[in-house]
Amino acid sequence: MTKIDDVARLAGVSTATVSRALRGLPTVSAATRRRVLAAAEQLQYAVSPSASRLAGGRTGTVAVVVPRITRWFFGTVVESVEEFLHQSGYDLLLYNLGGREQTRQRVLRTASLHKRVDAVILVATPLRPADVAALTKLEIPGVTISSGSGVPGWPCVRIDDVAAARTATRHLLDLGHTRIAHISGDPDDELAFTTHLDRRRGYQEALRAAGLRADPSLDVESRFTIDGGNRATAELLARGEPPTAIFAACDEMAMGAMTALRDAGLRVPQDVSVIGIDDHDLAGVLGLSTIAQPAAEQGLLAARILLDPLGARSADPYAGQVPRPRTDGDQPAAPVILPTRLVVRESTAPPRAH
Amino acid sequence: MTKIDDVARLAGVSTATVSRALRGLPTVSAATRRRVLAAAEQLQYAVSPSASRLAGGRTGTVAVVVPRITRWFFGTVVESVEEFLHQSGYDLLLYNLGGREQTRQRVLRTASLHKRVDAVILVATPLRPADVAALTKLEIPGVTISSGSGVPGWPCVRIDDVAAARTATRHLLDLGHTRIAHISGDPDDELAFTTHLDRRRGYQEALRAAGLRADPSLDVESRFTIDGGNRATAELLARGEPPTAIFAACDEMAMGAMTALRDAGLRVPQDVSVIGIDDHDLAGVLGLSTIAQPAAEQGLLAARILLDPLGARSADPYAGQVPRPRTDGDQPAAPVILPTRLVVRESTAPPRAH
DNA sequence: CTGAAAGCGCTTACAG
DNA sequence: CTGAAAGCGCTTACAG
Repeated sequence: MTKIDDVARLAGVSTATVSRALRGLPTVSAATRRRVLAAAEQLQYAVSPSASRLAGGRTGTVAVVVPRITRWFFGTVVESVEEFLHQSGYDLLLYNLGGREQTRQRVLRTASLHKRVDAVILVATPLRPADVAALTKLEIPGVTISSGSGVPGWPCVRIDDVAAARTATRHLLDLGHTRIAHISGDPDDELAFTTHLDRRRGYQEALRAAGLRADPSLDVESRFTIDGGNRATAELLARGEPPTAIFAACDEMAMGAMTALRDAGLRVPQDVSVIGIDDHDLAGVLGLSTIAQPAAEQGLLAARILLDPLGARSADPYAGQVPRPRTDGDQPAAPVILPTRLVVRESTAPPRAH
Repeated sequence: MTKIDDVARLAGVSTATVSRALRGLPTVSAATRRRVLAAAEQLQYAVSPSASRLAGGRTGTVAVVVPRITRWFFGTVVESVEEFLHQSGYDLLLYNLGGREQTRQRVLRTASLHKRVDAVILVATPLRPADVAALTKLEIPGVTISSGSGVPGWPCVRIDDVAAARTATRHLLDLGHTRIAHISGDPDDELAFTTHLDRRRGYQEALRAAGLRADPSLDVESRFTIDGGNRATAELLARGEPPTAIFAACDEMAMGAMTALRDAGLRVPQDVSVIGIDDHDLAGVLGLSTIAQPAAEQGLLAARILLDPLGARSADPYAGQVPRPRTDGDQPAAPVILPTRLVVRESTAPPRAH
């Protein structure tokens, strides 16, 4: 493998100059830079990341932690984060927690992130005090996406979950429903973060604002998955008289609910209306009404907040000159809240008796 | 930050011994190892990956390249690969091509993978000769998942796409259909790999075996996405008399087809039957008949084939002793083919006239 | 604008 | 089983 010495020799300069020229540092004369680039090109030189990291102290890598990459929201976030990161010259180290507590601890608490990445993006990751302490000790910048416990000094990008849930519930109320069930995340579920608490609160607030009382028998906890929605709905139906509408805390749960309703011989929306939150890729196919949230935008914004402070990457193909992640101290205190929007499709309609 | 010298001093040994003890090498006495581990624990020592990589020449990292992480198959594959890799002590560098030719070239052809990873897993990534040359020059082991052009010396894990398509088509034939349309990948589509060619072949073979001729007007090309399926079906319907059944090359296309049919006022399966390939998470919710393929298993198997040769990771929390990727030379020549299975749901039925 | 030299923090023959 | 020492391939003050 060619190394920097070979390039230096061919270009007739020192390795220091090669290093500077290739990284696009301004302190190199145009003529020298040209010679260095030509030499590097000719030798097909590629810098050794390990050596560069050890000497320079920067890894050019960002860790992205998600609960489950296969869920719509997380996949969509990762996709947009990945694009921005790679455009900016950063690599993406993926950590998929998969609901395994052990994995969460290994990633978050041990030093597995230590010296391995320059920054961290945590997507809807539940954080215990010990996790926060460990992350803080890492002394690297980070961003969290989605609500819940954050890390002091780290910006947060999310939607207003309470408001989204309120809007969804109000849509059902406006249609004339009064027996509105809610299916949402299990507090013991690692995937759920605290999002489900906010969404339940929005549901209850909307009911209260309409002069209704939240009926505990219409509130079922389950996982934030298709299967979770399916089970929760089956449980709901087993409890007796079905509700005339179901507000699911996410679209995947709503889809599970649709399946359970169909299996029970109930039609959507004639017998039961269903609404979710997300605007999942397949919401349109299923005719699912929902509260759309901008997933890709949240990912993009988080990545940008993390990297922007130091400007964009040089266009030079050899540039190691990448934006440095923002450091503690210049963080916005308030979370960045992105807007949501009601999307009415075929799964919601007035109750039959209406 | 504590470094290896600090641990060596506290344990009263050389840095070489610390290095060996922490990595679980056998050439360390039990007593010494104990002392080293205690010292490391006490100082909360964590090895510097950059230094370790530079000195040792191994990165402990595997690159995983996918067309689009948001598509069901790729997300599912990545999830299982991620779990196995992290269990084995490897990090996962994610590359999401996103259908951008420029990105594909940057990742595959430039030296961006060079010295950055120990191995590569390519999922359904279209490969031009120049890409194959660049990958070969990397001189690192790799595995490809999904059919199509491979890399010489790299094992391949996939399903039999021709057979899967044949089974899907035959299911429709068995129900009595004779006007069977096919919607599949566009050859210019970077996402499509060569999978769509195999699936079209299976479709044509099944028709021929039934004494039917493939009608070009019933064969529409489009992207392997929901929207692709939607457009292809709209195009199909615009061509005149609708088919009585549609075989979509993947479930996402099938879902798009269902939407297009509904929008055209056609019922599934009464007016048109629909079948796909995948057994997508939501196939059940939509009642979609399909050919199930084991996505997670393909990922797991690929990761295992890549890493297994050197055995499993030590249980030691400090172990850097991770399985070394298999090297060229001991590759199985034939691809590993995983089984598929017909799953009949509600989207397929005999044609009405039947 | 450029170079000589130290140093980043490990691992690996080599010797014992 | 253990240690001294070289070396991995860069970047970064420092000096000019």
